[in-house]
Amino acid sequence: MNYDFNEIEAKWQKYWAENQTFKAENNSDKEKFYVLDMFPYPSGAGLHVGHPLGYIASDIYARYKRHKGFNVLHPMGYDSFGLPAEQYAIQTGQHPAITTETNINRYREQLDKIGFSFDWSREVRTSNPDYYKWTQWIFIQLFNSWYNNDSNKAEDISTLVALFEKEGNTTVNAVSDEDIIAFTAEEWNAFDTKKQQEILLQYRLTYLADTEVNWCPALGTVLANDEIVNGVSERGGHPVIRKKMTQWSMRISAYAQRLLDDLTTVDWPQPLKDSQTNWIGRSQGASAVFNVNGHDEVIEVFTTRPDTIFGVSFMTLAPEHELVSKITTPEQKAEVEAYIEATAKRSERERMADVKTISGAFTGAYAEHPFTKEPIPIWIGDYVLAGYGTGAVMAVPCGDQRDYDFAKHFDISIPNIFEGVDISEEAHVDKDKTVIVNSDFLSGLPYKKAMKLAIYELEKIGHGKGKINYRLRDAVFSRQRYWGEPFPVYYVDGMPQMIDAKHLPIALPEVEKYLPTETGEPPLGNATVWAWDTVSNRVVDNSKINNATVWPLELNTMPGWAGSSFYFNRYMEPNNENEIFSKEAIDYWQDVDLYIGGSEHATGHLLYARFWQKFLFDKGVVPKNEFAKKLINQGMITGTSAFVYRVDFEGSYSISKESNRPVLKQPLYISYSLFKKFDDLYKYILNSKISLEEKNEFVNGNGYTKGLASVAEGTVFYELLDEEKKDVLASFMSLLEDVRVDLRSKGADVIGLKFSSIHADVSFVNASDELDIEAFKNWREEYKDAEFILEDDKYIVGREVEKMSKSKYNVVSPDSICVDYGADSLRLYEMFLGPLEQSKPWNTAGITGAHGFLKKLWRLYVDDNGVKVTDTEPSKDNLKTLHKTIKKVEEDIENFSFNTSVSTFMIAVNELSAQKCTSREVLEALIILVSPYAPHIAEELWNKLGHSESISTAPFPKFEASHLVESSKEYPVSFNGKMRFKLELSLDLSKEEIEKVVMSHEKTQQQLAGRAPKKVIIVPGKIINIVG
RNA sequence: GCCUCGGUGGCGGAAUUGGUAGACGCGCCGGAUUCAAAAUCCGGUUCUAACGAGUGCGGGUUCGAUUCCCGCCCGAGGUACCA
Repeated sequence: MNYDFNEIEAKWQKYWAENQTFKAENNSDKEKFYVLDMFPYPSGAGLHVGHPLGYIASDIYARYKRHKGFNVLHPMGYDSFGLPAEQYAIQTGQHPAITTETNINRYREQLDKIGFSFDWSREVRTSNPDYYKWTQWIFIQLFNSWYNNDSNKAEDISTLVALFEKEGNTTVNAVSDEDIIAFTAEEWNAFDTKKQQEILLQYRLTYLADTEVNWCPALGTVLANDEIVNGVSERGGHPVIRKKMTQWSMRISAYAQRLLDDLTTVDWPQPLKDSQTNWIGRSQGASAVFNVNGHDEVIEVFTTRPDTIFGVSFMTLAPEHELVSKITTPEQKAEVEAYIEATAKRSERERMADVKTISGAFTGAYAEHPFTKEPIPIWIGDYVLAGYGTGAVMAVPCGDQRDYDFAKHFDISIPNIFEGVDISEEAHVDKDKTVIVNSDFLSGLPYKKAMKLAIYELEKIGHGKGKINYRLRDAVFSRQRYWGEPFPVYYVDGMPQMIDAKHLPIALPEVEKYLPTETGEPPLGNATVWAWDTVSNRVVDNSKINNATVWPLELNTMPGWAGSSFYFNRYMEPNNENEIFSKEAIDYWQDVDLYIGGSEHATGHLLYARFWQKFLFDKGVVPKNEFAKKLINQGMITGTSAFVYRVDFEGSYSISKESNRPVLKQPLYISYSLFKKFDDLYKYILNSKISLEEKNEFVNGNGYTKGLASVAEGTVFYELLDEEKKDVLASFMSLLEDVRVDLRSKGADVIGLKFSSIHADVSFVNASDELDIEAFKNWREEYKDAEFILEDDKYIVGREVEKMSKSKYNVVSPDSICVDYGADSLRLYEMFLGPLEQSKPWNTAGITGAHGFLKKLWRLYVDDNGVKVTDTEPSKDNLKTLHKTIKKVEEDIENFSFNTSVSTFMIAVNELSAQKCTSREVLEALIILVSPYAPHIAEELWNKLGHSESISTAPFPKFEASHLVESSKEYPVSFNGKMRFKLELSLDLSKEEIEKVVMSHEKTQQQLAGRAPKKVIIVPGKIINIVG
C-alpha cells in the first residue's frame, strides 16, 4: 500500500467539511482558545507560497490546542475592500464586487487544498453589507463620543452637552481641536443649533477637519506619500499639489498615552512595540511663547530642552507657517517668497531625504527673548516641519546639531551655555552630565533642575508651561474612492448628521463610472440614488433632494483600515443581525489568545485596531482593553528571481527620421557567467588603487563598459590586468566589435556596451538555473527574435533573492506543490525552512526531504500487506524515542519553534524504523504528535489503526520522564576547552572517581605529553575539562 | 542618521540557563539493488596531507564563549530633519 497523498488529502478535506470538524461553539465547558490570522486581501494573483506560512503556523497551534482539550476558535475571512479591485473596475467596468467574489473563490479553493482547520461558518468579508453595517455602527458611536481627560475615557456626547449647559467649556478637560473658543453656559445656551453642532464637532472622536493632502488633479484623487515620486504621481507621472480638503478624521491622539502605556500589558514582539512607541513619539518638555517685535502676534514653540532657553540665538519657522507672510519685512520679502516657492516644489519625501543641504531665509523680523528681552532673528527653514509641534522652533545651536549647522551656514552667533564644553566643532547634545552656565537664574544647575526651574519661571511670567507632545497625528478617515464602506452620514445645511443605527446598513450605491466626477467629487458623486429621506428613512433618488426632508449623503468612503479594526471581535458571532456580537459571545471568547501576521502592519492596522478596541472598551462593548494577548510576526518568504542579461549599447548616433534610436538587429542576451566576468572585471578596475581622476575617466558617466573599452584601447590600467583578465577583456571587445558592425550601418557609433538585468519568469528556469530558451522566446513579442550567447551550450540565468511579487516573475504558487507532493509535504516543508519569525528564501529543491519523511512515516505503519502495527509491548528504546519526541515537540510548539520539531519527527521516525518498532502504544502516540503538522496523513493512519472518529481531538500524549533516565554518559574530555576524545562513564561516579579514571586514561597522558595538569574541571553529567 | 533584526559548511538551518559547534534536511561523492532507469537502501561530506584551525572582524571576562561585555565591519527591514 503506497502513500497516495492526493487521494488521502482529498478524502479528509471532504470529511472535515462535511462533519464541520472544526466548528467552534460559543458555549462550552472547555477552556477557550482563540487563534487568529491576519485576514488577507484577496488579490487577483491568488495565493503564493509566502501567504500560508503564518496560516500553517497558526493552524498547527490551533490543532495542538484542540489535542490539549481546548475549545478553539480559528476563523478566517477576507479584507475585501481595496484599491486593486477598484482599479480593475476603472479599466474594465467590471463591478469590484464581482472581481472580489472571483478572487475570494480562488483563495478559498487554494486555502482548502492546504488543509487548514478553519471554522468557515464564521467567515467574514469586510465588503459585505452584513459586515460593514457594524463598521458604520462603530463610526456612529465614535461620532457620538468625546474624550474626557478627567475620567480618562471616551464618554457619550450628551455628558459634554450637559456640562456646557451648566458651566460652559472653561472647566471641561477634554481632548479637542486646538482652536477652541471659550464660552460660558449662558453663551452656549444662546448659540443656535448650527453653532452648537460646530462646536461639538471640535470635540467628537470622529470629526470633520480641513486636512492638507497630496492632491493629484489629473487623477482626481488624493495620494499617499509613497505614491509620489519626484513630485509627480507614481501612476502616470501627473503633477501633485498640496491642497486643503475637508475630511473625516479620527481623534486617535486622545488615546496616545493609553496606546503607549498598555504596550507593557501585551506579549508582542519587542521590535513591534518599539516601532509603535516611536510612532506615537511622546516627548516631554515645554511650550514657550515668544513675542514678535512690532507685531501683536506671538510665536509658540515646543521644546524638549527648556533648560537651554538662554542659548537661543534665532528662531526658525516652517516655510508654511501662517505667520511668515505677516512678519516678513519688505526688504526680505522677495527672498522669503522665493524660498517658499522653492520648498513648495520639493515633495515632503524629498525634503526629508535630503539632510545635508542646509537652506533657509531670514524674514527680517525679530522675536523677543522672554527673559533677556534681547531681539532674536526669525528665520524660515524647511528642516522645520509644519505638521509637528507648532511648526516653529527656538533654535539653540550649541545644543542641537541641526540648529548648529544652520547657524554655521548662515553665520549666526552660537552662544555657549554649557560649562567646560568645547562647541567649536559641533553641538553638545549630551545633557545628563552637563551644567548650565551664562543663563541668568539657571546658571550652575544640572539639566533636570534647570528644566523644572525654567518651566516654573516661564509659567510665572505667562510665557509658557510644561507640555507633553506626541508625534502621533489624528488619522484621516475619508477616502475619495468607490470600493469602501459608505459613511452613514447626510448633510443638513453643510452640517453632518448621523443616520440612526437602526437603519443600517447604508449600502454602497451603484455608479456608472468608478472615476471621480468631472467636478472633482469622489466616485460616489456619480451615483444618482444617493440622498437620504428623513421621513421614509431610506436612500432615495438625488432628484428628491429638497433640503427639507431629503438631504445629500456623504460622498467619501472609509479607508481600508476601518473594516480590519474590529473583525477579530465580529468573528465571535459573525451572523448576529441585531448586535455586533452578543454579550454571551464576547464574554466567552473575550479576546484573541494568539495573533499571527506580518510585521508590516506594526504602525497601521495594529495601532488602529488597538485604538478602536480601547474605544469599544470605554463604551462597555468589549471586556478587554487590548484585543490580542500574544502576537507573532511571521517572516516573509522571499522569491528567487531569475535574470537574463540584455546587451545594450552606449554611443552616439544621429536621430533618424522615425526619431528612433537604432536598435540591434536582434536583441542579444548573454549568459550569466559571461555577464559576471565583465562585471567582475569592471569592479576590479574600479576598486584597484587608481587616482580619483583616473577613476572618473574610467566611469565617465557613460555606463561602465565604455570604461572597459577604454582599457582595451590602451589608454589606462591595461598593466593592472593579469592574463586571465586580459582574456575576459578580449572577449568583451569581440562582443563589442560584433555590435559595432551591426549598428554602424545604421549610422550609430558604438562606444561601449551596457548590460540590463531583465526579470525572466522563474517557471522557465530549471533547478540548475538553465533557461528554457523556447519558453522565454514565446513569452513576449519583444523576446521573439532574441539571440543568446551561451555557456556550455546552455543559457544560465542570474539569481537574486527578492520579495515575492507578480512584477518580479518570481512567484511560486502552492498549487503545483500540493499536486506533486501533497499539502502535508508543503506544510512540513514551510515549517522546516527555518524559524517562523525570520524571512527566508523559497527554494523548492528541499521539498523532497519533507516528502521523503512522510513516505518513511507511512511505511512505519503500513507495508505491502497493509497495516503492520501490532499490540506488542514497546521496547525500552521505543519508549525512549517516543518520550524524548513528546517532550521536544511540546516545548517547540509552545515556543513556536516549528522548524526544530520537524527535525525531531525525522529523528524519531529514523530511530523507530531502525528499531523496527510496530508497537501500537508508541505509534498511536506518534501520529497524534504529527497530526497538527501533517493532518491528512495523521487522519488516514489513525483511521487505519481502527479509530472511527477524527484524530483532531485525540488527547495529546503525556510525557513521562522515567523513560529517559540514563545510567551512563559519554563524557567529552576537553583540554583547555577543546574536546579531544570521549569516554563512556557511569553517572553514579563521584567527581573524584571520574578524575581518577580520566587521568589514568592513555589518551589523557598522550594529550598532556608529560605535562602536569594545572586544574581539572569536572561537571558530573556534562563535561570534563583538563587545563594544562 | 536613528530604531529593529541578523551574520555559523556548497545551501536552508541546529546548538532553549556559558559545557562535545555544524542536529535535521537539501546538494554533492561513493556503494547496493536493477538489463537499464526511476524509486529505495547503506556509507561519506566544515577546512586542513597532517599538527591543528574554525561561528563577520578586533579586544575582554572565564577552566571553558556561537552564547556574556566593549569597540568596529557588513546585510535586511522599518522610519524619517520630531525641536
